[in-house]
Amino acid sequence: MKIATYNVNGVNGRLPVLLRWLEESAPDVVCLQELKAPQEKFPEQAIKDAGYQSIWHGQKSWNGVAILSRNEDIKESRRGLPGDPEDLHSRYIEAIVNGVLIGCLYLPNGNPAPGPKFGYKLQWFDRFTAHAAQLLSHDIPVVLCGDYNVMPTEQDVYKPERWVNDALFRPETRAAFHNLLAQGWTDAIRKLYPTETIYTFYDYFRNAYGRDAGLRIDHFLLSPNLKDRLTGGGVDRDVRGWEKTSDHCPVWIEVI
DNA sequence: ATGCCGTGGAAACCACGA
Repeated sequence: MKIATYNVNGVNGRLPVLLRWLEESAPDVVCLQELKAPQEKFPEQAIKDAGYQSIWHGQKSWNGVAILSRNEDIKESRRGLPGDPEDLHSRYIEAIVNGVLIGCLYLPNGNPAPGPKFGYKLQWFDRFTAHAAQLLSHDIPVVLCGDYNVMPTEQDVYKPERWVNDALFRPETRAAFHNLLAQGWTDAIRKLYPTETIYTFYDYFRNAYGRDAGLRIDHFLLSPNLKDRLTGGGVDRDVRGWEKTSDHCPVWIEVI
């Protein structure tokens, strides 16, 4: 089963790119982030015509997450992250597909830091970590994938010294990520490529993509009962070079 | 160190992103 994650940065503005990538890459399951579309404006029919059923959690202007599946039914298990009824951001949706529980997340950016947005990021991270622990207490294999807005180590940043005070790389943020991993999760892409430089995001400006000045912030976390089923994965880096493309690359894994 | 680009929504600018 090929599972992909892709922060599309506007699902309607990006529809031609998304459909071309679905056709070329043919993932079985896709997690999308940053739909930037209200619930009623999700392009369900165009995605259905491309062979994918979908569930989504939209929001006007910002955020928004979706799960797509090519062959297997999607059994939605949750929409919205538990732990704060006042949090109205659409940043989490979860479903069981082909016996695997898939959590699709868009973790808050958190800049500027320090500040209320950074506080929200850390709170969201705490709630997510608590929910992740809950998921591990069941027997079902789990994939938690999406835009974590975290570079886990210096290896994941083109110039780490420039990012030390950024919300995506501050010590609190990295500590939160490593605290989550310590529950037993496996960072699938890093497990596959322990020493390579891998980026999943490139700024639109300063020719970041051309200079390979990127960040690795889109991740797959695998539960212990799934990690030995991991057979491959990678970044569809060339998609970042297409016309009218997102600033993120699609990332994917293959599990038996 | 920086929002230089890009999207969406409302209003010909602003919020937001990483």
